Amino acid sequence: MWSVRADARRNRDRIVEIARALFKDKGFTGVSMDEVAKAAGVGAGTLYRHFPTKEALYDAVLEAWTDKVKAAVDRALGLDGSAREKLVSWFGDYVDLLNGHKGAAARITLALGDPDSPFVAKCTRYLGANQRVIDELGPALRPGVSAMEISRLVGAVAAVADASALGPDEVASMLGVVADGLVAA
Amino acid sequence: MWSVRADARRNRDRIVEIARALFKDKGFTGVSMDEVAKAAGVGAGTLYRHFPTKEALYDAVLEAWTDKVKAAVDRALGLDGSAREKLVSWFGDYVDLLNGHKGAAARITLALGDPDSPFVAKCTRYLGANQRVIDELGPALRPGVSAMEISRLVGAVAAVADASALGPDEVASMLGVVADGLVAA
DNA sequence: TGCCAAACGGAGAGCGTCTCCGTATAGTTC
DNA sequence: GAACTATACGGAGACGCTCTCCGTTTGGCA
Repeated sequence: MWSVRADARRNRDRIVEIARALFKDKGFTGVSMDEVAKAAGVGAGTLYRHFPTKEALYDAVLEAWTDKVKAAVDRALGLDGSAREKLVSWFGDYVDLLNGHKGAAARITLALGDPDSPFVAKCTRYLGANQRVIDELGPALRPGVSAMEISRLVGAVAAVADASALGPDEVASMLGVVADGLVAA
Repeated sequence: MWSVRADARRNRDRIVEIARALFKDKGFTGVSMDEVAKAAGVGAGTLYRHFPTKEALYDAVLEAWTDKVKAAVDRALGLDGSAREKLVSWFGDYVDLLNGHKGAAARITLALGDPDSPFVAKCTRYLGANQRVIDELGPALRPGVSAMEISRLVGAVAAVADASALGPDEVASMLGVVADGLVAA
């Protein structure tokens, strides 16, 4: 036997699909693994066979997210406008992408320096996106700024916005402060 | 007797003292209530009689903190220097004040908009401190900025710095970005 | 000294993540 | 199509957490 058994593949797919809906609805901490298992019609053992931890499951749920991050940074960098406008657009998109996934922003941001986190792939993608921003906007940005620093700053804003359920205006204003700070000489 | 029974008072004091040491050492999530109870030599019921939730206990542990916040903002505003320098000094002190209390920054920052949080007193004090900054530095700051916004931005940086165990240089750099953004026209 | 409200201790309820292991089955082999 | 085996399944339950309930003890006053 060579590939994965058919029932296993079917179960895995269904678990991810169901879990995505539940997490989106209630947030990471608002959903229990038992709940996911029951909703997906599998036993706890099966769930944990596919995803060794709850965070690993969440990582799978956020799979599509990485592509969207790439698209957002592409779009922002392609805009006609100042460096500040590009930053604000990209940051805003990033926060929006995590909107509706309660708890995701904090988890990804806190995983930024941790090579053992289940979210490494997401972190790498996110850091890479900000590195591209630095590469393209370089001279317009504060000298010496790093992708890690930008990622942490914007991630921190996203996490607070998420946890405190801030409105778009409040988020935009905070991102404006960060963007201004990043383009300041 | 009029007020609290002597044994109750004694127990309360000992619990807070022991809990402070434990939380400082292992962080909020790293200490269980059972552990606090055992270390303080009381039963779980006694512990919960004095502090109805774990967060209420944490609030009591961070009691002295509020005075230090006030002192820090006083000191920073009294400095000779630019608005930016005053901001950086105050923000740095704020982050330092939460240093060593793993988990405190995130909890206080996320409680900023929540009137039911056990940390309301701390939030009020912190917001008040940033309001004083706005009152004194007013014209030098970005127009329309609010104490809530500053509190959230700096709190977000503090939370990430705490959770990712960032070094002083990394924190200073991030706070510099925020300060620049806040003084930008 | 006796009384009783106040405070105490700790068993255990309830909920969470995650593990273990006996059972069922997909897919191969003859 | 029947037998066989590696793979996957289900769910009881271990373990740890916050917090509650209630029978027992005790501080402080009459």
